[in-house]
Amino acid sequence: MNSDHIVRRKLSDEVFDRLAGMITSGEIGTGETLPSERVLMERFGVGRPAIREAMQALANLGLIQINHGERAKVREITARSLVRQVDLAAQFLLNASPTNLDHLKQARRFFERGMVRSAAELATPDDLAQLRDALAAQRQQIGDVPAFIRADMLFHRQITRISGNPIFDAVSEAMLSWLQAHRTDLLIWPGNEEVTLREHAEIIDRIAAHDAEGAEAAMVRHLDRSADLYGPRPSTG
Amino acid sequence: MNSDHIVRRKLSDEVFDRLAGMITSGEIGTGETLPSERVLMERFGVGRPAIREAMQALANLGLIQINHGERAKVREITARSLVRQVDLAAQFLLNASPTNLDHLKQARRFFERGMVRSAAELATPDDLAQLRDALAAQRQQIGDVPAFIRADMLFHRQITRISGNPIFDAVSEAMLSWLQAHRTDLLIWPGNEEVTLREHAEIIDRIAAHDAEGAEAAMVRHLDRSADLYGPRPSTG
DNA sequence: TCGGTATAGTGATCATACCAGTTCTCGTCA
DNA sequence: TGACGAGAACTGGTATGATCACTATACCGA
Repeated sequence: MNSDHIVRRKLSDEVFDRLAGMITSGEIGTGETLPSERVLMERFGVGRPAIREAMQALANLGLIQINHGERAKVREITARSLVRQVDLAAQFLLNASPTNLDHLKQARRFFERGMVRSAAELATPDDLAQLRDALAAQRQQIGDVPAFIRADMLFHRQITRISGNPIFDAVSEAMLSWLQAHRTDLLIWPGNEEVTLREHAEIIDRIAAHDAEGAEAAMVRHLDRSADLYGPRPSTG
Repeated sequence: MNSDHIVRRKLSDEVFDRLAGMITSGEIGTGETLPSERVLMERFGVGRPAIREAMQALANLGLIQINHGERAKVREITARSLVRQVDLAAQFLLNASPTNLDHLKQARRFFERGMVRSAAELATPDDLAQLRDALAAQRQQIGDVPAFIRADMLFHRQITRISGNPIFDAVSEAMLSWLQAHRTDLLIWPGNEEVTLREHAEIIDRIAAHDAEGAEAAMVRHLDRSADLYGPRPSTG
């Protein structure tokens, strides 16, 4: 245990900072390529492992994309790419304990309740048309369970998109995909599709009426149905 | 020339999966140590770079902690560690465009509105006592701006904690720290402290009265003060 | 001009050596 | 006997050089 707090940073961390600086400063813009590893190790006066570790870290952050045989390219950072970065860790977290899954389900309920309120306040005729399109598209998928579930997720994301905030969109996408990976909270199984579609239609109606309270209540009923039905656990596997 | 779309995964990815499997399967529990790199390279029949890359990736995910001279230790995954993982990328995202910052501010507003509603519904006498303690602690910090801001963030996190969901706590902590890093949306400056404290007290009162509507309204007034005061930019929204 | 191939460039992987920390061992000394 | 400290042994960090696998490009032939 060191008595002083001086942390000796790894050499690759310094390289990381310099590379990150080149990106954020705009010296290397989105879509452009970084110098090759061999050039960088000479320019920075370090060995190749330091360069590679730093670049792997940047790639893990989603800042750059590395492909075999090509030079690394700078990628655009978005709320989506940022959320996607934690996808794997989130899976580990959810697998670690069922409590975590409960917390996520609660967070999703909280999120959807607020989002549908916001949607009821903000929805334009165009937004409503897109919601109805999403509902129609979902109806088309009856009989194909995976496709129906995908359409279901898209419907909920469509509500989120009305906010116009890409952060909400990214969060919605992530939470739904994580829940789907655990085959829970999706309240869909063969024979049940009509119930889901009816509830979705009801939600659209309340949004169209700009009835925030009613929309939230309809969403809560829709989401809470899973709690009622997943107790006896229907044999959907 | 690949005729199919099979992407040749990197060797370190295979190692990553095997190591991750050893962790998630419980073969190596939290706090325990992984085998050394040299042992692993022999066991897996790969070179040291493959092992190191995989372990660096695990460390970036927050699954393990690597210290010079010691063996890597398995860390507990929490919502907090998961959010912290994107801290750096979030900074890049917020620096990239002021629009992203606006989106984050909106997200924070959405979050706090719902959280304070939830708090008004759930708060126990003990929760209220902690909130009042947090307020008193903040009052003690008048005159020390950084400490006052830290206390301010703790007050808001305390409201979030009433939900009992660690995900919310982690999200609250992250959003506040990101906003603070951009010195915005904190509505605090010397001479202004009393206004903040008064608004916080009002929020506590509404929570104590289990008045969700009133608490939300008080929170909105509190948060919107920043929009009025930060910059001459006319807030048409 | 077009198309395919040879070539150079790039990342991926390995082997080896050595440096820089930590942990453990064991002998020394009070 | 027991506390302590020097040093061995172990572990991660870094450097170097070589080689493999993949990509892009320049060149050459039809």
